[in-house]
Amino acid sequence: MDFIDTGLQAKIVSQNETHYQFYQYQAEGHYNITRPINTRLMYDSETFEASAAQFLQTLEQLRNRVTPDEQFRQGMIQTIYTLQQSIGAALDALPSGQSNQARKITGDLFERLIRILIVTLDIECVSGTVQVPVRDQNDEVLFHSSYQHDLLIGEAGELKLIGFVKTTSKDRIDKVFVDKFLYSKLTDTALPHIAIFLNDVQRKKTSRSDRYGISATFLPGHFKAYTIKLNPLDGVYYCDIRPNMRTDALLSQHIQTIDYFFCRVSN
DNA sequence: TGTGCGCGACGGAGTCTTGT
DNA sequence: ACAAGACTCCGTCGCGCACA
Repeated sequence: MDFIDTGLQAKIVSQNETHYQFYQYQAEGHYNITRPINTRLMYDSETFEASAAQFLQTLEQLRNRVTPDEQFRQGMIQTIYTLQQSIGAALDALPSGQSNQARKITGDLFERLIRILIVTLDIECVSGTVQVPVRDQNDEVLFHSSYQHDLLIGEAGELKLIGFVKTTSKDRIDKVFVDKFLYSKLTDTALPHIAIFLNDVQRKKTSRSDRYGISATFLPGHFKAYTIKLNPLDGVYYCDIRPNMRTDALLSQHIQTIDYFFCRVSN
């Protein structure tokens, strides 16, 4: 937060959705330009300290199975967003040759952040592989298909929920639906499958090469098709939710902000 | 226990489609 | 004709599985 105040070359305003900004680093950050940052969600150095205290209070309430009020829930969205984008934006400073390494780390850390928050609420939560038995017509187990999942939530040792934790859905949303479909097909049981995403925007170049805008990476057509024709997911949660996820009749039924997730697992 | 290999993480950049 | 939107592909790395 302090570095943003003092250490940047520039803050570039997005040409289309102007509440998004890109930070540009100085020489030590190779003059790199960061991922888009939503200024409506990102705290600054002045507001973060108070917000962080409030965030801890919110976690305490959730741990005691109390549903926080609206202001605290909004603060929760913004704190998680700020924490994760700080990581992402910092890693954007690495030289271009290390960008794929940075992407890997960004994703791993987001998974870990979400799991730490869940564990804080005294809920059993790990990542790992699930062995799903594949049976023939006579119910004989042929073999096990192993699935690695970001989020496995349990209660008294029993698996209760499978979660996908990604910074963006991009072209990977299909897999969540297919995994749920296959799981219920293979096991004849219905286990809730949910997904948690940070955002679904990326930087894009505009017609003028020195200017940047943002573009959405969420695929509404795929989401709706899978929801209707395969199986709906049991919850999809965003920090930085897209406008069409609120306005579209079908999307808004299935997609919510991330505070809804934490209120739900706390109950 | 050691080794090798396949897979999937993300986000920039590309192509294709739709809209004005 | 041009812009915006929708969707797809790619690169590099480390983890984890399979097998010896």
